[in-house]
Amino acid sequence: MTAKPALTRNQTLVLQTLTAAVEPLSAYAILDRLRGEGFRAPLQVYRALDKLLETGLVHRLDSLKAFVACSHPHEHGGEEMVAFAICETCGGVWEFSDSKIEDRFSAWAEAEGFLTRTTTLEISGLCSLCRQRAAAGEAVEAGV
Amino acid sequence: MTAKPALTRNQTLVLQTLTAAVEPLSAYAILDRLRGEGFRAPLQVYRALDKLLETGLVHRLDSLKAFVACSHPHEHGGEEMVAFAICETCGGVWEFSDSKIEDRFSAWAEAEGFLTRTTTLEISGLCSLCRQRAAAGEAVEAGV
DNA sequence: ACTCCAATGTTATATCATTACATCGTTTGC
DNA sequence: GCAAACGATGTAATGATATAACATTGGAGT
Ligand SMILES: [Zn+2]
Ligand SMILES: [Zn+2]
Ligand SMILES: [Zn+2]
Ligand SMILES: [Zn+2]
Repeated sequence: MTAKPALTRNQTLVLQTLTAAVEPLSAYAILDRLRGEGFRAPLQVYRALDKLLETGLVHRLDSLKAFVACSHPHEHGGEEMVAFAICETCGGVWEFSDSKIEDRFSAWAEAEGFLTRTTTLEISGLCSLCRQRAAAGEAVEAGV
Repeated sequence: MTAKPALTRNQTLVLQTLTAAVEPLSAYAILDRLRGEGFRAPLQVYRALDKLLETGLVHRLDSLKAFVACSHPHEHGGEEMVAFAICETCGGVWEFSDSKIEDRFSAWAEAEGFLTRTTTLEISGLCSLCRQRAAAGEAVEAGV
């Protein structure tokens, strides 16, 4: 059985910090938010993140060099691909999993004999809300 | 018209270095290979890379913090999504563009009202050749 | 109590990227 | 021609991200 071991104090604090944040946080941003809890060095954060990344409770957004708490940790203990949409204006992140996207990559990998271990799927742009706000802003500037 | 301006000396050197390399190179690795050409500071590399990334002649692999020359620069002056498969053993990179993958992301974006600006699509694992070699190696270790 | 092992604490260092400012050469307007 | 404007370049310093190395602590198992 060996149910997944409970999180340690440091891991819990880091996960809480990420869960509470609305936007992705860098390791050093996490560190700053945990100084009150006694955190003093980057390694305390990175070590906790290592475990959290291993168990899938946290994801790293390579394009941002930042970390987010998983939106649905219960779901993908498995192996399915996860993708992220990142709003450049508000910093919001939407995590989604699309089996059809995975199928396409699998098809490519199959054809090439490539064995996939990890994937980085991130799209950056403007979320629906920021898009609307941007359009409204332009309209104002244009004197409409 | 304004045909795209010719590359400057620094840009040319950086692009040549990336093209000659078999694996992705970090900015500092590029710098080291160009010291003989008079390069002395990271900024010389980063500035050249900025332009090369803009024009699509070079890509950054976020998951590696490294850069590669584009495999088919003529093709995507346009806007289509590009994906990369990265072998963790030999460092090889395969650049491919799959309209079906793009269609899936577009479908998601359409549904959410998300406006895509840039994408990061990278899969890491073992290429066909390294996979075979790994299998052979295991066989040897097992005494077969 | 003793050993083992994982987590933690601490310092230093490695790696990646940008800011700030000076210089040089070309183009543009006069 | 000349000067302003601009882009590319050179150089130094700094910021931001991540890891190495080593000491210490605190159970779990014997
Ligand atoms: Zn997740
Ligand atoms: Zn937004
Ligand atoms: Zn390309
Ligand atoms: Zn390989």
